[in-house]
Amino acid sequence: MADNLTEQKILEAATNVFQTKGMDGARMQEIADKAGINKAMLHYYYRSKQKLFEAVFKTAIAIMAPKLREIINKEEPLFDKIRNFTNGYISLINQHSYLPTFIIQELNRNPNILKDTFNKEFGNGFMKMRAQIEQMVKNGEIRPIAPEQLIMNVISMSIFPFVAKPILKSVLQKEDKDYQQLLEARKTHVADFIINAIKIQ
Amino acid sequence: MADNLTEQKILEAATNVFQTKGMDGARMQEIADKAGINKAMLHYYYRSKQKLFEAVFKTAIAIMAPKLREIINKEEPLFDKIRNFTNGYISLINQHSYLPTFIIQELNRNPNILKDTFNKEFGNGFMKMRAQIEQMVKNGEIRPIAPEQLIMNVISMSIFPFVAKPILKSVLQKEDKDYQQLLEARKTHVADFIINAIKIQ
DNA sequence: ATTTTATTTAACCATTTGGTTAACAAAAGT
DNA sequence: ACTTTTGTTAACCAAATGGTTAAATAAAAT
Repeated sequence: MADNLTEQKILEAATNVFQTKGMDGARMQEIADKAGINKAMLHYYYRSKQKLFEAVFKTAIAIMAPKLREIINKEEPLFDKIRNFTNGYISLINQHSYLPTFIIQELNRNPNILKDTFNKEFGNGFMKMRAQIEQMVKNGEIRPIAPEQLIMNVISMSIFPFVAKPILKSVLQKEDKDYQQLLEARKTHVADFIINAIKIQ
Repeated sequence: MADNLTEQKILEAATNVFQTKGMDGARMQEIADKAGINKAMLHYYYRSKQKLFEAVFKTAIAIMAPKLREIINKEEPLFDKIRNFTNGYISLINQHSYLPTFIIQELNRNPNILKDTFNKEFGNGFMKMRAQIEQMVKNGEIRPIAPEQLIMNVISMSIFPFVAKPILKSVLQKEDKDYQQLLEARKTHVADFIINAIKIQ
């Protein structure tokens, strides 16, 4: 029964267009063209641009959030956690390179979309991870550091190079291929860097 | 002679609207309303939305670029350079909190706008800074590190927390005021963190 | 086979949007 | 005083855009 092939093609095309152009820059006609169908079909399956956008956005979150939750929640030594995060997340983003910019852009456009979702998704895991870091500081296992700052550092160094690719490529004078190699190397570099920063010698 | 008060009001309003909504989300009518003038004046002074946008974008770059150039070019010890960058840049962005997201968003929309400008602006300074880092590694003054990765780390940790504010606020469960304090603390935290990561004990 | 339901299309519609115009007002030259 | 230039406005326009509709076609159900 045609197994919703059209609906699927629409979502693919919409993902492509929304992620590269954002909600405001996206055009329903372009999505229809890319899906190879009539514009009316978009509304038949998704009712409105807003609804279609939400479907795309939810999918985007569904790709990015689980890995973050998994790593943040897993019971394991902090250094392993850091290595798993940088390696896992940089790999993930490499496969979906438009996602971080898209999510950040849309979240800045409307900061409320996910407030509650995020709080519930990560609130708990974050608390545990904060306790873990505080405990290690107290035990003298790592240098004194505010858990929030450490977490910010991990996330920033993992994600920013994707978001600011055009700027960093210019500042560092790299072509696409070289920049790609730098990103690849970051899977381990970032973790090493962080661990060097916090470990007691 | 009326000293272009209107033109000035237009640019202010345009800056406000473009920086919060981006090129695609901005509306000429909203800019006119915010400037308290007739929409036709926008075209009288700036000819088109594109031209007005370019004026705003150039101003944005003019705010962000000089400090980066100054720091990157100044002849001083690496650790001072790092401290000056994180402190100076985080302060600067705090006064223009919409700028990084705006610039990144628009640069991703059209990566070519600044390619050459950036190359010429920073190419030279980057080369020198790279040499400086390589020399220190060779002399055993800091741990081995690829200069590109170090520079990426500095920039990422300084700027990303502004760009991803909505996400990080949720992940870290902070309200605006607390988040603002975290950012403030980063002026010194980021530099300390980096220096700990690379200095030989 | 026939009725009903789901899918698809082309044409259409109302609104929004960037941009223009013609007329008017205020300064500036002369 | 008057002519020209500059600044400003309201009304207007064409194109683009999200969304609708009515009719046609295909698939399922009876």
